[in-house]
Amino acid sequence: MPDLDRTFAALSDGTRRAIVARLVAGEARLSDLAAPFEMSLTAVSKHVRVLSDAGLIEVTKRGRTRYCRLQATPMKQAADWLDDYRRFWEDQFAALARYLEDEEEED
Amino acid sequence: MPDLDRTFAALSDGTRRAIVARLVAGEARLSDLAAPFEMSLTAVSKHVRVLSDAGLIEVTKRGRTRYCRLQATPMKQAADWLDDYRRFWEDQFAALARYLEDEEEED
DNA sequence: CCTATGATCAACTGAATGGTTGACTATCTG
DNA sequence: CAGATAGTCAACCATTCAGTTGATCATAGG
Repeated sequence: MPDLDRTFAALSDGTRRAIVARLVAGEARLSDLAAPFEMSLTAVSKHVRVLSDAGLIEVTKRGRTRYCRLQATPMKQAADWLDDYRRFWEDQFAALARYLEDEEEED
Repeated sequence: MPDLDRTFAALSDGTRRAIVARLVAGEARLSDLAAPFEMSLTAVSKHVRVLSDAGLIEVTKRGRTRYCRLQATPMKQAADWLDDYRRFWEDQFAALARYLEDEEEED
């Protein structure tokens, strides 16, 4: 699943997650996305390209401006992969809770 | 959130996701984890270290053997982050479905 | 004690990442 | 047409990554 490779890799950078967070509110221009960060526009442009290569966003050019829109499918795929483990972690947390309760009874 | 950085980075590799998938069935020795792969034990050991540094697994030494166990918290954190976008992608898919229905009516 | 086993360490490779700067392209606007 | 604006491109740098090999360490078992 090289899709998942690129999706998770794209999400492993805080700058890129912040871009995603921003885009959930709707379309934005590249320079708007770049504004909050201290790095160069070029650097943000590269992050946008990583997200775009991973299919997480779609970039369309209108005039001299690039507009970015969040895309649903890769995020859903990543969430679906993680969801296979949901029962595992719920069980683990439940077991921990039971253990802590038993501890308390012993006082 | 450097935790998320490391969690997503750890999950961005197919070998490591396969290791996680294996461990959901329960504890395993390092060499058992390595067996299905064609790479060297050292390489798998490095993958295990990445997972362990990210907190996704816990490694305990018993005798000369290392046993690995899956840990719940980081996976849940990653799933929680993605979950913030669930409504977004559900809306996007719903919009797409509506669009396709309208298309059909026009025939 | 000897040897096989489980695993790490150190050193090296080649490729990818995240960032920079400077030059350039394309487009909008006065 | 002349600037200003939006963004890319190319080259470079330092760091990290995924993998290898060979040596080494630690422990289990005959």
